[in-house]
Amino acid sequence: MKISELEQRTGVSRHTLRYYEKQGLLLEVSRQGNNYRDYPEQAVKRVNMVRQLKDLGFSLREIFDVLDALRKDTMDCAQGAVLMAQKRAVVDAKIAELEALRLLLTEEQQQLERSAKAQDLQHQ
Amino acid sequence: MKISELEQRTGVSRHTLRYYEKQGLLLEVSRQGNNYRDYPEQAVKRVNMVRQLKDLGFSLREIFDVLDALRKDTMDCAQGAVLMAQKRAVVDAKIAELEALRLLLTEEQQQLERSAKAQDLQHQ
DNA sequence: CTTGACCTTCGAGTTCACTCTATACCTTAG
DNA sequence: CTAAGGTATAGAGTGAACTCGAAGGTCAAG
Repeated sequence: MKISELEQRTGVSRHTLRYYEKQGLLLEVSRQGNNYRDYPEQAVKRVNMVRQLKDLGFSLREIFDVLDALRKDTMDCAQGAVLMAQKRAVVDAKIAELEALRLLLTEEQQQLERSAKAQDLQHQ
Repeated sequence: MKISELEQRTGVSRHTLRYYEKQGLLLEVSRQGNNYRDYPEQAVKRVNMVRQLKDLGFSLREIFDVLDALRKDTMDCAQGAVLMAQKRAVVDAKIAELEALRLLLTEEQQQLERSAKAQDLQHQ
């Protein structure tokens, strides 16, 4: 798959794809005879995973660490498991934080709705 | 409360606090006779909320919009409630995404642990 | 009345994650 | 053969969010 197709299928610009590659996030890229990049099918998934982790607040460096651990799964399993557990802890903490915030936002919202109603009544 | 106390209690540097103020995220700041900032108790909560929202991936501009809506609660409650509901939807989506990711990471981790054990056995 | 620890503003510098531009090579349709 | 359009690299530019430092005002202790 050429870069434009990967761009199309992931919604990530070719500039950004090359940038990710430079940052070590996309290593499984071979070249055709003409030096064009040739991505395997798997690259779509990989790019999507990078995007997902990024949206969750991980830096590209942290994502690199995760992918690096996953890639070396035949070599350094115990270490990989530890890293994975650490990431999971971070994710767990984020979930807890988000749930607290959701509560807070719900409260604020209810308060605003009550105020809105009170105002409506005044106007009548 | 002076800036150093707020810095202490929120873990946000004085530089960043002043920066947030410039961005309109900390409007309830009065001045003492000597021109020192004098924060109300409430500022701690406000700063923490900014941080929390930021960690969840909101830009400072978006956070400004939320706080702006909250501040105008006597004026524009219905709109504020809508905004709040929108933010809550985003938060809900993030929670779902995180939970999916947690599952994925758990699976990866278990696989790695199994591999590690298999390797250990081979070595014996 | 000086010393040290605060505080002020302003503006420059940094890091991250892109985003774009320039220059040049490759490929395919007409 | 040429023109359009895809691809390559290198490097500059951008915007967000800090982060720092200089130059100077304030204050309480000794």
